[in-house]
Amino acid sequence: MDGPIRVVVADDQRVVREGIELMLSLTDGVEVVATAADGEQAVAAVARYDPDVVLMDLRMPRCDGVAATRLVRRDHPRSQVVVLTTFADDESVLAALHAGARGYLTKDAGAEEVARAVRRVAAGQADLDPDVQRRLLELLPAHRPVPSAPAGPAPDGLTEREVEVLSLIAAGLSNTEIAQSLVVSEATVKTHVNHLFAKTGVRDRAQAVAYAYRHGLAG
Amino acid sequence: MDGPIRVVVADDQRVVREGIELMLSLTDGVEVVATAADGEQAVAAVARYDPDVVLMDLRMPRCDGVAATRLVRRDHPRSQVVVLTTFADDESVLAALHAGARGYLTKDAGAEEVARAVRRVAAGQADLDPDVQRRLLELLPAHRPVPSAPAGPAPDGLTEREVEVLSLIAAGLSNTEIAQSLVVSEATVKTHVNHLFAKTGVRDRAQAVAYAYRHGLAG
DNA sequence: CGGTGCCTCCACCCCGGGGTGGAGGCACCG
DNA sequence: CGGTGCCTCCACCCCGGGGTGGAGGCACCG
Repeated sequence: MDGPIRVVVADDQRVVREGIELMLSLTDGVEVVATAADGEQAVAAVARYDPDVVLMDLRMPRCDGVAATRLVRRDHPRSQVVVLTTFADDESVLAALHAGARGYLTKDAGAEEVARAVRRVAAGQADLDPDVQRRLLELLPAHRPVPSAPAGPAPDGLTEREVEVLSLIAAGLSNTEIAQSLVVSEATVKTHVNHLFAKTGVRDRAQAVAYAYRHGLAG
Repeated sequence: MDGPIRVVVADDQRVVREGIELMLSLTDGVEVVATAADGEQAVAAVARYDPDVVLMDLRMPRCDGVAATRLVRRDHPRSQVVVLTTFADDESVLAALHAGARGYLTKDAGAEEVARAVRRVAAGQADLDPDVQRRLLELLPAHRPVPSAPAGPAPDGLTEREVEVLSLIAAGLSNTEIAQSLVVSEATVKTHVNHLFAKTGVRDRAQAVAYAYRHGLAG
C-alpha cells in the first residue's frame, strides 16, 4: 500500500461531514478526496475519484446509504464502504452489510476508531461495531460440520435413544407424546431431552429442531 | 460494572498462560482469578470462580476449547468466552463462535487488544478479530427477512412481518431476543407468533421451526 | 470383580411460551 | 367517508418445557 488511503465522505449533515473530513485530514496516511451530501453525490464522487474507502451515512436524501453502497460495490468494487450511522437496528445493519459494506461504525466512534476502520477496510479486512458483531453472531448460519458422513453415526456423541427423541421433537411431538410413542415415562423423556440439549449445545426445542434438520435427522 | 472484571485464563502452554496472566494483571480493572491447562480444568474453574470472562485456547488436551466453550456457555451463561488461538481457519472459527464464544483473538494480538476484548465482552458486546469479521460477512445469511419479492409469496397468507418472526424463531431466537432484534415490544412479537401459529396450523415453536425448514424460510 | 455408560424413573422448582381479549394508529381502497 | 388489514401494545392466565439432584438396573469390558 503506497500513497495515502483516498477517502470519500458522504453525510447529509454538514457538521458531521466536515467534522469527519477534518478528523481524517489530521490522520496520517489518509486523504479525503471528496465529500458528498446525499447518495447520488456519493456515487458520482466514487465514479470520479475512485477512492479506496467511502465513509457512508445511512440516512441521506436522494438515494439512501444502503442503495448508494450497493451501487458503489456493483460498479466500483475496488472502493470499500464503511457505514457510519447513528442507528444500529437489525434492519439497517443487515441491509447495509448485504449491500456490501465492510465496515460499520456508530456515530459515537472516536477519531481513533474511524481511522482504524478506514485502514482496516482499505487493507481488505473488516471493521464492525462491537454491537454489530454481536448481532452477526446471533444470525450465524448453521454450522454444517462436513457433509461427508451423511447417515453415519450420530453427531456430538448422541446415543441412539437421544437421536430417537430428537427426531420426535423435530416431528413436533410434545414430551408427553414422545413418552407415549416410546412407551416410557415422561421423566425419562425429559432426561434424554436434557442430555441431548447439553451435547448439541442447543437451548430449547426450537433450536433442537433446527439442529435436527441441519444434521439430517429430520425432514 | 463495579469491581474488577474477573477472568479465567485457559491455555495448555505454560508460557502463554503465564504471559497472559501477567499481561492482564497489569491491566486496570481486570483480575485473573484462576488459570487452567486444559478444557476440563477450565470448566471446573468457571464453576468454582464464576468469572466474567474466560480466555480460552482452542487447542487443549482433554476436552478441547470448543467443547469447553460450549459447556461454559450452557452451564454458566453469565461467563463470556473469548477465544485466543493461533488458528483462524473457518472450521475453528465457526465451531468456536457456534459454541458461544463472544470474542476471537489471534495470538499476535497485543496487550491492548486482549484488554479491550476482555472489557468489551464483559460489557455484553463482542470483539472479533478483523479477519474473523470478514469471514462472518462472507457467511452472511441471504438476508431473508425482506427480500423484496423473490422466492414467491409467503405461504398460508403469512404477512411479511410474520415471515420475519418465523425466520427468527427458526434461527433459534426467544421472543425476548426477537423483540430486541426487530426493535418492538415482546407483546408485539407474541401477537405475531400467535397469528402465524394459527395461520400455519402449528402448535408451538418446535413445529414452527419444522414448518420453516420445510417451506424454505430457514436453513 | 469393579467401573463405565446407557436407559429408566422420581420429586421439585421456575420461567418463558402460548392463549385470551382487548386497544389504537395507519395505509389503502371501494 | 367508512371498512379492512397490518402492525403495534397492554394485562392477565396457565401449563409445559427446561433444569437440578438425585436413584436403580443392566450390559459390557478391562
